[in-house]
Amino acid sequence: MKYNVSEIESKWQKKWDDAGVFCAKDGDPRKKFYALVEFPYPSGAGMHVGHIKAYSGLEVISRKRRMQGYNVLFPIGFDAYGLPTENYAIKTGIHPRQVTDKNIEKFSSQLRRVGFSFDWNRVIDTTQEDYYKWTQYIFLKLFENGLAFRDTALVNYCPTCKVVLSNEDSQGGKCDICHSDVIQKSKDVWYLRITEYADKLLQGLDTVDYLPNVTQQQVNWIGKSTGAFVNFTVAGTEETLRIYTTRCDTLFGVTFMVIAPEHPLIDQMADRINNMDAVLAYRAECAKKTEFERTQLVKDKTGVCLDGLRAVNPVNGKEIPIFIADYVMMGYGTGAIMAVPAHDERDWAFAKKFGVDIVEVIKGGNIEEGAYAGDGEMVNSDFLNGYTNKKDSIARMLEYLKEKGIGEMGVQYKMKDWAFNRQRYWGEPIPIVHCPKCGMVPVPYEQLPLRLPNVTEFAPGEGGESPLAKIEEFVNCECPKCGGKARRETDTMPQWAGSSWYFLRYIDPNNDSCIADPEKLKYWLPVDWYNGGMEHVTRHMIYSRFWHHFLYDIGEVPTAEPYAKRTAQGLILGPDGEKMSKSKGNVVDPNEVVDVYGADVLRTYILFMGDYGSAAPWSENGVKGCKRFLERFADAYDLISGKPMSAKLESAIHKTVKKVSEDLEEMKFNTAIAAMMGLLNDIYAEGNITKDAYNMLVRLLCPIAPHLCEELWETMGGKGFCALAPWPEYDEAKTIDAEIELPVQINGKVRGKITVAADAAKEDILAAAKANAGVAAAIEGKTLIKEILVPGKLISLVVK
RNA sequence: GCCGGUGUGUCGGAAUGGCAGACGAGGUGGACUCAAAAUCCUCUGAUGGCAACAUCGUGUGGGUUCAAGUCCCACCACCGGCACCA
Repeated sequence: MKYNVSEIESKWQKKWDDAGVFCAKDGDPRKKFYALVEFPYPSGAGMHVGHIKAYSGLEVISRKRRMQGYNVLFPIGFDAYGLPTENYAIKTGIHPRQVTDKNIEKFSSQLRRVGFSFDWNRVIDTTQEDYYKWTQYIFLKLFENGLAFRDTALVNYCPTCKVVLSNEDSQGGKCDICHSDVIQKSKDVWYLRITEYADKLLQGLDTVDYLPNVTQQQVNWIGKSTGAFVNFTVAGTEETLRIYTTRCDTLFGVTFMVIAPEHPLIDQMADRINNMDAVLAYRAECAKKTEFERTQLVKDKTGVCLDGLRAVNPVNGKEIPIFIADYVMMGYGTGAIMAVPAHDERDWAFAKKFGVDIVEVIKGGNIEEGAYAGDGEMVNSDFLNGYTNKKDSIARMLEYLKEKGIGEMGVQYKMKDWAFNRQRYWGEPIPIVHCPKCGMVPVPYEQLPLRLPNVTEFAPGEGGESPLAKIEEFVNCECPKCGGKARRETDTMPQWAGSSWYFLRYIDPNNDSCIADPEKLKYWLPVDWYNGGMEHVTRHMIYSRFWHHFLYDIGEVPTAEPYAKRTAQGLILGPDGEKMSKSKGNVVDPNEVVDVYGADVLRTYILFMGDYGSAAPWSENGVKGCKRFLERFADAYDLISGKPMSAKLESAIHKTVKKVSEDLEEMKFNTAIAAMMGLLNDIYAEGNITKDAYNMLVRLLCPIAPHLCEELWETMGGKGFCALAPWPEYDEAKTIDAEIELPVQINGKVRGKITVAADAAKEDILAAAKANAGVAAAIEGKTLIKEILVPGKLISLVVK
């Protein structure tokens, strides 16, 4: 049967839409299934084949679930605040609102053309007032609970985009948006205290089913380390110098201390430091370096000794020198370390360069040649001497520190608090008022949303202030608390704010009185399966888990974790095997593929091109192969006859239903499609298929090529939509062949093949094997040592 | 440096310890055609052989096993994450 591909595709898209086939029903008694894909940023460039791949995985699973009788929520929306739209506005003068609306319209029509089974009644747009009202609401809750605060600190700043960036947004020392080098700048900024949730985010990972590398990346990013805080004193003063260490058992090997160039001790003790000029010069030198440079210059250690200051080692009372050096960071631990050159590479290199003593406290290495970081017997360590196990010696030292009141166990995280404001226009206004009398005052809840005012100038100010700062009517306001004159916060939230809770809004997108109805949240949460890109694992995924844990703690949501399961798709590379980019000219436009081949072919190819989780290059010929497959599949309709099929083909059909059903669950779409292709070859070889069997196959292929399957379903007289027809069931008994072919190995090499009944007795099989001509020749005149029969697999004979 | 992953034809890629290379692409030869495209059929890991067949073959070197792409040990290469993190 021949079909005009594009004709049937728009026809079925309209019918699905009209009938509301993909609308989720709140509170339905059927089992629920919430499938979530990362909603797109509606860029001007339009859809990318990567979007199609990202959505196709759960698209297939969602369609399968509907056929299995689930009440499926598979929503889509737009994460529309962000810099690209704003930069476009600065360049063209067109308002971001207009640009956003246009892009959303474009994306929507492109997504519909692919036939995704999204519930279009629940579309959200993070830039709409009725959405960002609740983003602001959550911010106020965070503020109320002390998790949103302002602080002056060194921040990552992108001089090109003129914005402060979070740690997550400046990975590798590069701005996430424009890729220029990020510099460190002291600025008064908003933070969200995500570090408060570090442990919950870590522990929560044990309760969810994430891809192992997703979990691993989050664990790395959170970077928990367990150690001890130890208080050293500055000789001749009451001043303590607190350090963090993971090896407090090496305290007797401490021969000097190092503090970060920014450490406050320097200013506190300025009058005691004799070489303050050199110290300040060094500090200025360090300030010039970007954090990236500072963390890259690993080889050569630099630093300055604080002349006039000495520290006292609390375990042995020895006086030791204090240095400042940029290999110690103010942002980790306490900004100060105890240096154990014998057992730490960096300390060793520093000690060698500055001629400081090296004292061995763990036997096993040669401390003249390098630091020894391995295990060994403790020496020169008073009460720790003789310990050989790191765990025991640390435990003993912790006990001692506690007893003497000079230190205690402590935990550190690499993750830092989330720098949460942007000096930009196109974002959610931060609902805070600065009152000269009352300080920072939250905008009352009933005044939300705090609307983003209309402006005509989108560029940030030269001083790095938001364009909102120029809007007098916006800035000048009354203090909600005292009624006096006050000024509004003019910074906006970062692009990650709206996406940190969007999956909650899908559940109840039009609710005007709360984030979402608690009953509905209870019904739909958690998200059963979330698929997205690996690039979001240490940003969006961490942020949204943090918000969700917080919302759980204040009773707004019924689960601690938002996502029960997380998978990730691999990239689609250009035909040249390189990452797609405009500059390389290797970008494939999904619209053109739909124009030429149709949506079903595009979907099938994207799922067939390789392992779903791995990167794979685009191949136009591969697309054609999938086109052939779908055409041949449709043509096979003409092979339907009243004649029964061979037992072999019938068995192959049941095996395929089984394999496809299983493979789809594991996102092994490529092998599922391959199995159907193989079966189709078998059907053509036989030249015959029954109507019932073909009907089963139409349903089996439906999640992948839904338009074609609806058309075939209709042609066959199927009731309703194929998309809601029952998922095909296989008969386990029919997946078992009556006769099987077994290879016979002699000393590990295949020498013959025999065909036996599947239920044949062991003796009969072995007899048949030995009777095989090839086998008989190979064992002629030799002694049989061993016979192995692996049922259903092979026969292995060992001869001498 | 630490942690994780991967390594298989010409290419994308398949293989609960059990016939390596499923499926697709590409190539080969043929059919149809004036011709091309499309479609259909044949062959397609390497080497030797007219052939049946034999030998070799999953990054390298060892090992376990009747049997190893798969398990173990050592190494090499590439990819990803973290990183002067104390």
